[in-house]
Amino acid sequence: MDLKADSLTKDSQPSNNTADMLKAIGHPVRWRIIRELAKRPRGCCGDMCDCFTLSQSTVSQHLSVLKSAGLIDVEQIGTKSSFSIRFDALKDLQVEISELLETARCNCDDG
Amino acid sequence: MDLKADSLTKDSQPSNNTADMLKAIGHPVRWRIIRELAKRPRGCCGDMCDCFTLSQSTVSQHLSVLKSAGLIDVEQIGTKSSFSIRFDALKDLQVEISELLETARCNCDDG
DNA sequence: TGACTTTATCGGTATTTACCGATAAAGCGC
DNA sequence: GCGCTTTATCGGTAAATACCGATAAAGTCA
Repeated sequence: MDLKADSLTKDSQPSNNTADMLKAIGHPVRWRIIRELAKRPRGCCGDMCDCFTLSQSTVSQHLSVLKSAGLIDVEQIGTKSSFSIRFDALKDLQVEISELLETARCNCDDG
Repeated sequence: MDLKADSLTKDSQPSNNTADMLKAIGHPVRWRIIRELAKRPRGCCGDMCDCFTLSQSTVSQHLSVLKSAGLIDVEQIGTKSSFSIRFDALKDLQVEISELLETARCNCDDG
């Protein structure tokens, strides 16, 4: 990321993983994966592969990114990896955005 | 992005800019900038520079990314560029996340 | 006009990301 | 055990990103 180590030190708030989560779903493929997963209780890597023309390894890596960001859970079932949405994370994200919007409303020019 | 041109063609929905917006705020510096801008009616590049130890050019470029994603507006005032939050965009983002969460709730194992 | 302020853009570099094919690992069913 | 399915990981490459300093552009103000 080539981000200077102290470039955020002026931030009074402790670092959180909101930006990480946003970054994770801020890719068209991963955003799509999340929406596909939201449509069903769970889905395996193969299911997600069916949604794209990408290689299996690429899809697997995208799932891994979502996992690392804490947005999905994995459960091993036989040879399959069963992925599912993590509500807490999604909820946190929703709250963050809502709070941001509310803050902006309070401080905008007209009110 | 090195994304195969047709990798999303199976997506029934037309492309939207949600992923672009998420990607834009999915960087710690830009996420911080957005939150800083939300705190005030408007802010110029110099104001944002004060929040970081990054160079002016770098901050300017981050602002440019946010602008391109449609998350902020710019108004020229003298030599200064006055940036402000775009509510519509933020609201769209909030709705998208909320809908995602709702979809997930409806389709989860215990729902 | 000339010095100053403010911001955008350019050129360059280092790092990260996104993708692929190949292969390894691990469970399933015969 | 053996072949099959499924997924993760490795090695490699191309592209995008993040940063910087230098400089240009454009308004302000004396």
